[in-house]
Parts: sequence; C-alpha cells; structure tokens
Amino acid sequence: MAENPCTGTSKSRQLGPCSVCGANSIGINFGVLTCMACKAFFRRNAVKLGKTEFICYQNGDCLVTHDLRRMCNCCRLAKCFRVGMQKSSILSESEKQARKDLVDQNRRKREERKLMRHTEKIRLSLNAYSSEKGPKALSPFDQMILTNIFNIYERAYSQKGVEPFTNAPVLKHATVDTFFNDSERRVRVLFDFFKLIPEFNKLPIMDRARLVRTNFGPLFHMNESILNRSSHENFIFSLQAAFGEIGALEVRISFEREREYSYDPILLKLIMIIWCFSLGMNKYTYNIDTSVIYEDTLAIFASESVYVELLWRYLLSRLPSTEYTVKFFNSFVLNVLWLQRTCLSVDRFMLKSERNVKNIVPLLQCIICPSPDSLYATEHTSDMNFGNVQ
Amino acid sequence: MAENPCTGTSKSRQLGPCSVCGANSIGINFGVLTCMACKAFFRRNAVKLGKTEFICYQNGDCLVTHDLRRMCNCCRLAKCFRVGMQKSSILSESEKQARKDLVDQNRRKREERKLMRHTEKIRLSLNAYSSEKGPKALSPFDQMILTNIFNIYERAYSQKGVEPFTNAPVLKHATVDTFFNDSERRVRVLFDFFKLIPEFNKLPIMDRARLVRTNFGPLFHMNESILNRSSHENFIFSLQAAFGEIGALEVRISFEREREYSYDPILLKLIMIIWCFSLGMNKYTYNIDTSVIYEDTLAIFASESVYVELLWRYLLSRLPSTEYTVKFFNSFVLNVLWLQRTCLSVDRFMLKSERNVKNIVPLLQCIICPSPDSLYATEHTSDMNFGNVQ
DNA sequence: CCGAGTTCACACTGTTCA
DNA sequence: TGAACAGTGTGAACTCGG
Ligand SMILES: [Zn+2]
Ligand SMILES: [Zn+2]
Ligand SMILES: [Zn+2]
Ligand SMILES: [Zn+2]
Repeated sequence: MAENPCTGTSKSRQLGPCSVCGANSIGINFGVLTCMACKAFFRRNAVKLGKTEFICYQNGDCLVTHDLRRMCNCCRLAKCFRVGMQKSSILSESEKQARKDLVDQNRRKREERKLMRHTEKIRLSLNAYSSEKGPKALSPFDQMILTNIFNIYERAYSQKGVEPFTNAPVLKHATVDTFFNDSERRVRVLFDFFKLIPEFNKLPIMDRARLVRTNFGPLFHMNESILNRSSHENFIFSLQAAFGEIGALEVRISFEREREYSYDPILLKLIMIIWCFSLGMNKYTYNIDTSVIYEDTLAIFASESVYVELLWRYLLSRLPSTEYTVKFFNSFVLNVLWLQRTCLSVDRFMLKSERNVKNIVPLLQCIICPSPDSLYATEHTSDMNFGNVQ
Repeated sequence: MAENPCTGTSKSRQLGPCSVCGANSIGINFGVLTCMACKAFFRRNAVKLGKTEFICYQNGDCLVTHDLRRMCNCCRLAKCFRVGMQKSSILSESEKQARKDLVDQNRRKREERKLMRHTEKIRLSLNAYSSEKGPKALSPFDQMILTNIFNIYERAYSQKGVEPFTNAPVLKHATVDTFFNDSERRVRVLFDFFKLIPEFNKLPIMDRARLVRTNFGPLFHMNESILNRSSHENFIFSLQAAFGEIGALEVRISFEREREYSYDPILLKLIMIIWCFSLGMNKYTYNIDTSVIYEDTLAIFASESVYVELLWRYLLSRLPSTEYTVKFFNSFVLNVLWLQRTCLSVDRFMLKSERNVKNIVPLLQCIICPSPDSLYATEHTSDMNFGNVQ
C-alpha cells in the first residue's frame, strides 16, 4: 500500500508545472497541462481572437511566467497556442446552451423526485404507527381528507404565476399599507383555499365573509408562516418598519412559536381551517358590546368540531400516545393565546395608523380595519369571490 | 478630527447591506445600494431579459440571500427590479461603443500630447546644440518641413477608423494572400501620405504609380516598422506561416535593423520618402533587361536629392559631429542593402506562390507581383487614388 | 475523479461631477 | 482633485455530466 507520490491520489499530488506559465498545474485543460489561471485565460481570450486586438508592446517575445503572465496577454495567448492548447475544446455558444439545458433538465428531475419521495414519506408516516400500540392509525377516510387538504393548498400556491414574487422590496420604507398591500395576492389564494373546504363553502355567504374577517389576523399570520415568509430577512425588515421595534418583536415571537409546527406539512393547514371556523372571540369588543352575529352559527360549530376531531385523530396517529397528544394540545392552546394577543396588538396599532390604512387596497382594508358596522356590510364580500364557487 | 464611523471616508466604511441579497454593499449600482455580485449579476442578466428565459422552479418567491442568491436567477433578477435597479443605467451596446471610442480618442490625444512634448524636447535639444561647436542647428524652414512630415503622417494614421486593427487573427493559417490583404488599408493610407508630399504629388501620375510599385517592398517594410506592427507576436506568426521559417527570419532581421531608427519620430518617415523617390534599382531584372522607364526622371532625381540633403542636415543637427553623421550613413547604407536583399527574397517567394497570389486584392496584387508588362499598364493606377489629389 | 463550465471578490482603468 | 460609478480582466472556488 506504499503510495507513489507521483501517482498517488492524495489531494496535493503534483502534476508538474503549467506548460504556459510554469505555475502549479491543475490538470489537462483544452489539451495541455496548465494552471487554473491559464485555463481561464485561454477560455476567455481564444474565442475573441478575430474580434479583439492582441498587441504586444514589447518585441513579441515576452516571457510568460507566473509573475509576468499578466503583463502581455498577446504573448500569453500566443504561448497558449504554441504549447498546443486547442481552441476546439472550448464549448461553442450552442454547445454551452445544450449543456445548460441538460443541467436544467436534470435539476428539474431531481427536484421532482425529491418532492415525490417527500410526500411518499408523509404518506408512509401516516401509516407507520399503525402497527404500534401507541398511535392509532388513521382511517382511510381521514387519510383521504388530510391528503386532500394538503393537495388543495399546495396546488393553490404552486400554480405558476399565482405567486410571482411580490415579496419584500418594501424594506425600510414599509408602512402598514405597503406591508399589507404586498400580501393581497397571497390572501386571495388563501381565500380560494378555504372555498375548497366543503364545510366552509356550504356556509351562507355572509357568514363566510364574517368568519374570514373576524379571524383574519391569526389566519394571515399562520399562512405567512406556512409560506415560510416569516423567516425572510426582508419580511422582518418590513415588519419593523411597519409596526415599530416592539410590535415587530411580538409578531416575530408568534412566528417563532408557530415554527414548532412547520415541520409538519399538514398540521398548520389543518389548524388554519379550524381557526377559520372559530367564532369572534374577543375581537372588536372595543366598541361593539355584542358578539358578531352569524346566520348559521350551528353549522359553523359543527364544521369546527369536524376538523378539531380530525386534528385530534391526526395527532393521535402521529404521536406515541394519548398523553402526548394532550400535552401537545396544551402547548397548542398556549400558542393560540399568544397569537391572539399579538393579533390584538396589531389591531390596536392599525387603529392608530388611520392615515396609512386609507392606502390599503379595498379588499384588505375592509377585512383588516372594518368600521364596526361594515362587519355586516356586503361591500367587498363579492370581491372575496365567495359567491361563485364550484 | 474624531472620525464618525458612519460618515467616515475610510475605505472600509460600511454602507449597509445589499438591497438584493443582504451582503456587504459596495455602493449605488444602477440606482440601488448593492453588493458587487448583484451589480455584475444585474448587468449580465437584465439585458437578456427578452432573449433568455428566466424560470423559477419554485413558487417564484425564492429567498434571495448571500447564500441562496445563486439558486434561482429568476427570483434574483425579479428582486433586482423590485428593489428598483434601473435597466436604463446599463450602458447599451452603442453607448458602450461610444464610451470605448471616447476612451480611445482620449488615449490618442494623450499620446499625441506626450509625443508633442517629446518632439518639443527634441526640437529644443536640436537647438541646444546650436551653441556647441558640434551639431549644426536646423534652419526654421527645414524645421517646418520636418514638422510637417511628422504631422502629415501621424494625422493620416490617427484618423478615426483608418486603422481599425485588422491585424493578427491570421495566425497559423496565414498565407501570402491573407498576409498582404490584411494590410490593404494601411497601404492605402501610406499612399495618401505620399500624396501630401508636394514633390511627389507634382510628378506625372504614371511615374508616381511606378515609383510606389517599384519600391513597394522596402516602403511596406518600413511602414510596418513605424506602425510598430513588426513586434507584434501575431505578425511574426503570420510571417512564419506565410513565408516559412527561414524567410520569416530574414524579414525579422530586417525589422530588427530598422528598430535602430525607431526611437526617432521623424527619421524613418524621412527615409521612406527618400526611398519612394529612388529609381528601380535592380528589381524585376529577372526578365526585363532594361530598367523601368520614367516620364520625368529628372524631377524624381531632384526630389530625391532634396530629401537626401534634408536628411543629411537633420542628422547633422542631431549628431555631435560630421564624423558621426558619416558613420551613421555607412551603417544606414548597410541596412538598406540588407533590406533590399530581404525584399528580393520576398519577391522570389511570391513568384513561387502564384496560386495564393491570385487571392490578393487587386490593388496589392498589381503592386506586389506585377506581370512585367503591367509595370506600364494603367490598371489600378487610379485605384491608388493618385489622380484626384489636392 | 476529470475537465468542461460559472460565479464573484478583487484589482484595476477611465469619465464625470461637485 | 477626489469620490462615485460606469467599465474590464483575473483567478480561486465552485457545479456538474461522463
Ligand atoms: Zn499557467
Ligand atoms: Zn508581448
Ligand atoms: Zn447582493
Ligand atoms: Zn425562484
């Protein structure tokens, strides 16, 4: 196993000097043993032989060494050719394009496979616990529902053109209006997602509008979390610019708490659905002494419990035991409270920013900062597109 | 003088993060504070927006950070535009050309100024000797003539577009035809230069044509020397490819001998003029037993001696004594003989390369390899433009 | 692993403008 | 005159297909 230093595979193996400049070579480049620099030099310059002038300001016999090679690229290029570097080994424009296309194609394939493996893993993990005593396997029906939720959401947001990156430029100049306006598209897609939840879509149109209005804060918050926007540096910038240092911190902590759930491709989506069915809680109690009134409160309750139960079963199937599931629910409730508090802070902040609120696009304005009576108004309800679904 | 780190002018001053990727910025680029990489990226890619496809393989909202910016060109470019980078700040092809021209022009001006300073120095030094016993000062008239010669030549070759460097790409594939065809433009400018010499221009048109034909070899040779092409490595390549190893060597030695005179901005030009007035010597004696016949041989002689005498006075003014001038003339004559020998070799070579000669552009073909009787033909005489001058 | 390619930090040139 | 900002060239470090 004695290693010959000349043929050894050690990293520092010496190949001999560059045929052009004598520096340490890295291998055969364009037909000749050369260093990195001469390789790059030849690729860049051999192709422009006819187009650019190469002039030696000496006598055309300049030395080409490691230290002098930069002095005269005419003589350097001449030497490259002299030692036999092959211009034909340089990929032509079309060859380069072909290679680029190939790389692109391969990358696409790889990513597709990765996504496949990923979703496959999720599907398997849903069943993985079935044989153990702890977790309870999901029924095929539940599995189907969950898979549907996942697919509906992913499809909505991955449809090309739906989300052409309207992110982040706001940066330091962000105010609440630019901050929210930037999100309009994402919000619309989120509403589209809800419309595809049968229980939600069956509700009276005004109830649907009121629900998303009432719960907009947490829904928006969770959705940004799912879309992984919350970790975006510029998002945080915008946050600070729009809500101030303290406000932004509070919002960020909420995001941090949500991140606990982000490892799971379904959990947050499911929680969003449940939240969407929750009645007003204590929002807008500042000057409305009664809670928001719904047309079909019972249907909302029923729907909510359908999904709460589904969540419960899902957690049971994912966690080792009921005990774990209870623990999970405990911390979940804590986070819910945190999030609610945050959203209330934001609401209060918005009230103080009346001037900027006027610049928010109508749809969002009516959702985020409704005048108390507009909670019952029909304006922009149709703009939410809840009217014409399925 | 306490330096505020924020307003300090120190090199390492921090400007804040790149608006695109958050890395360290280097300044305002294309309208926005960015890093070097994003600057280069934007310059490279913004211009090919219409030509190349930019596709995001995610959802079009890829993060653009220092580490991730390479992942998705589409989103990176989108972000560049989003943060306000101005495509209009990128110089267009024509703007770049305009700038290049400007740079070129400035460089030429600078060089001219430098040359002027140089010749001024020479002129001053010419007069500096006047008080010494050795060199004889030039008369104001001689000085004017010499200055004129210098200016006429420099102006002819520095006029924009006259010499767009059609040199050197020939390289290994050079044959005599490509070798000479490459020089057509320079030769035409040389003829223009001669036309501005009054004594030459007053000669009968056919005499003018015959003179430049007869003396083409040495004239061409010296002119390439003045233009400093002879030291160009690619020129030497071409030389070897066109005339073979031995032939090229001989030509190169002639160039080497001429280089002795190249330190002087006037000498070679003056010598060219004198040579231009010299009668046939022994060219084309191979099958014409009489010398070339001129219409006004006397005028040619007279002109030649005007410039020979000027050269003599010039040398007297430059060299410490008459003795030195004589020595100079001796070595000059030797070099003349060398050059003549070289040109004869080239002529012989051209005769053997009939096949390639056919590919030489007509003007040069008729000059370089005239059929014996074509020496008296009028064809291409007008092409030399000797007809319509002044 | 090899040898194509690309990216980009860095160094530099040159123009413009205050 | 020097800072700012266009440009270009170099070469180390990297990716990727075979
Ligand atoms: Zn090298
Ligand atoms: Zn050189
Ligand atoms: Zn950047
Ligand atoms: Zn992307």
